[in-house]
Amino acid sequence: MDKFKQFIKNIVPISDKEFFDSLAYFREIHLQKGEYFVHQDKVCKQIAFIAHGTLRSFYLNHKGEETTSCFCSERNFSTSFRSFILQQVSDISIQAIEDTTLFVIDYDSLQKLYATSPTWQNIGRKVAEKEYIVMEKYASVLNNETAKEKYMRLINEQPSVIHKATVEDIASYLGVTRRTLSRIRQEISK
Amino acid sequence: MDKFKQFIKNIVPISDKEFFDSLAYFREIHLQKGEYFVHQDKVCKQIAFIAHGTLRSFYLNHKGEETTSCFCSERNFSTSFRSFILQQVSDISIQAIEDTTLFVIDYDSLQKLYATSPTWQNIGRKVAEKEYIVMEKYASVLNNETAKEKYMRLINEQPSVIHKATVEDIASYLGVTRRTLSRIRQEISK
DNA sequence: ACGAGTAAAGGACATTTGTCCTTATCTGAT
DNA sequence: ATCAGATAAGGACAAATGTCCTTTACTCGT
Repeated sequence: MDKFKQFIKNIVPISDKEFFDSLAYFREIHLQKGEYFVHQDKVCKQIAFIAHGTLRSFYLNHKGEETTSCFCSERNFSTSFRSFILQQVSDISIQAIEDTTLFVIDYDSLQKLYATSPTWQNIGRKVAEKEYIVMEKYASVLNNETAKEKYMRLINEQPSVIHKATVEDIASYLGVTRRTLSRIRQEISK
Repeated sequence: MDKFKQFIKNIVPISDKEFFDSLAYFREIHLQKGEYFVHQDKVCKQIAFIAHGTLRSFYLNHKGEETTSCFCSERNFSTSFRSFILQQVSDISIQAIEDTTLFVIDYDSLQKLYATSPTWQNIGRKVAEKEYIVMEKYASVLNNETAKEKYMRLINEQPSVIHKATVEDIASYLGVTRRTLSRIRQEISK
């Protein structure tokens, strides 16, 4: 909970009182490894702050293979943003790849916060802007870097994911097959 | 200007009076084919609504080649979002690929609008959310579709770009070389 | 402790894409 | 109308990646 407060305070100035009042709209939930936070083809009604643990976002591509789009670690918001914002069915699933603690808020509650609190309207915009920047960076990496460079980046930026996720998931995250990831690892180990 | 008003009204309810008052913060500018709206390595101080024309966003990758990240047509906002939001130097350039008309607002003016107008705070959040969704879709396409599928998508979603942009730009947008785009076009023409 | 089921590594060949070219076509200034 | 420079198409070979497979290493329940 302190992590959450600190995270919000880093975005906007907010008094302890206002923060704790807002906290009534959130609730803490725990996911075990393998449990789902969001299901593909259902409307995602919640957004979560990750206090502890790691989530994996993925979808089934047209060949029916799981494609990992994101590994999301603590001190980040996670949701199926498109589904949550538009309140349409989600094209992704989100699953815990280790035991995870979240603070979640419902769509309706968040709209109430937006309507009554300029502070939360401001937080909402800044979180959307930040998520945009993260996604833009991701797209630029996808477009520009080889699978090997992407793998090195993952090692640097999210080293714990290398051990928490399966080879299959990491390969799909990098946009290559397991075979190619195997070759990359072979090269690096030299 | 009517296009701009209509676009804003589709985002939030706003009175004609409030819209025209806000319009004082914007100014209309015209770019000729080839002119730049944003320069790489400079701080981007403006965001633009495209009333007419097409912009191309691109950056130099580590090999010094131009990589097109986006073709942006009328009825959209365009800026180097990361640079604009963070007021840091831009990693992209934005150039008109045909004669183009923009409504632009400075960073400082927009912050004033945010500070004084809940309506604009709301517009800002919703535009950021929308841009996020566009970027997420782009990333999912990059990760999932072959160059041929991406080319077919471009033909469907932005047909005019096929004729306005060069083969070089389209190839870098698809993440392949000119040679591969040439092969794709050959296949399609059968 | 053991075996069945699961996950990772890597061999062999096919396919795709890139690199480096040459040839053909378009465009704009004189 | 003509020519120079720019732009696009496509041939030939090299390099990278995918597909399919076998072998090896883990992991969990009994």
